[in-house]
Amino acid sequence: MSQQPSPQEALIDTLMTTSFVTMAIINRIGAEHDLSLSLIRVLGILWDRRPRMTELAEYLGLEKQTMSGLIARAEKRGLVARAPNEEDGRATDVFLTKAGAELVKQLRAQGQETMTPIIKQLSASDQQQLHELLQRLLNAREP
Amino acid sequence: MSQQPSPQEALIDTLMTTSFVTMAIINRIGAEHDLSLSLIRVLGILWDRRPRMTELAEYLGLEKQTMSGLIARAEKRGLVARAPNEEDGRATDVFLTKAGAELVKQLRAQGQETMTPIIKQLSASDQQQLHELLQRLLNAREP
DNA sequence: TATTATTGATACGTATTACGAACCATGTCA
DNA sequence: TGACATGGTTCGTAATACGTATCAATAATA
Repeated sequence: MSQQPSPQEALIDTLMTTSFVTMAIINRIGAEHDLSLSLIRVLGILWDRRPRMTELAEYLGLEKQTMSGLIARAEKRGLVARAPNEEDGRATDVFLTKAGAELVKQLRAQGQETMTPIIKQLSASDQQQLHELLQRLLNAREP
Repeated sequence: MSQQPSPQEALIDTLMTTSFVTMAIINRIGAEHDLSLSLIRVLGILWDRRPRMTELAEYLGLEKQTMSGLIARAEKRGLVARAPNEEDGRATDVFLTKAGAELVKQLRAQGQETMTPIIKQLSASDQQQLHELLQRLLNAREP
């Protein structure tokens, strides 16, 4: 876009392009199961957590009303369930049902299947290198 | 998720997590300008291209009716414009208006601004390395 | 050439996603 | 106890996305 992007600018452009491509893949897999990106994120989070509604909304950067609808529809489909929180009578815990957990496993397997041929283009040591660099980026993000 | 994910699986997980984080950033910046992720992608594509409606839809993996609505709303906001294609009387070309191009510039600047502190966590040579690895991934994608 | 088929785009109806505003129930604190 | 804060849901509205249907222009074929 600029006539002479700096190496830093070029890296950020590439990161964004990579993300758009990756999200397109995730989106396509989700669409096969009638899942939006938001719902996929929700299911992913619920894999090893049992948050309350507001925590979930904050984590995804959504309003709690949005989460209400999202969870209500997912519950109707039998993917998640709600239960009153033990400690706080106002709060509602959300968690995966067995069917939901099965679906998450399947989604992950499909994602792996789709992405594997792409990352196979890199040697094992390059993969290792890339993994480490990305991991460092992710860790840097939060203080 | 698995007890012992292979290095390949770990890399794919990390790539997906990175993408979700990046998309969250892009989404937030877009929201400040009332832009959906889809519309951001459209504007990005139009930066250096003048496709017809169907090309645009195929590129984004959307149906053409979806593109009609998306472009109609963007046109009403003065970001893009439509013109009949010279060669094919049925086709409609889409392109950025000046205001649209300005917006794309601004979005890119904001993205750079937000991402810079994150990638600054890596040394210049690590950034260079990461850029090259991601670029190779992207190039591998299409035959 | 006339007819049929295909292509490019739009219009309509519907479901999902997302938000703001308003609303209850439960907790907290002065 | 009363005032306020917190956690969730409901309601209304806009954008996004799709399937179906439709219309105009082009291409293909008899």
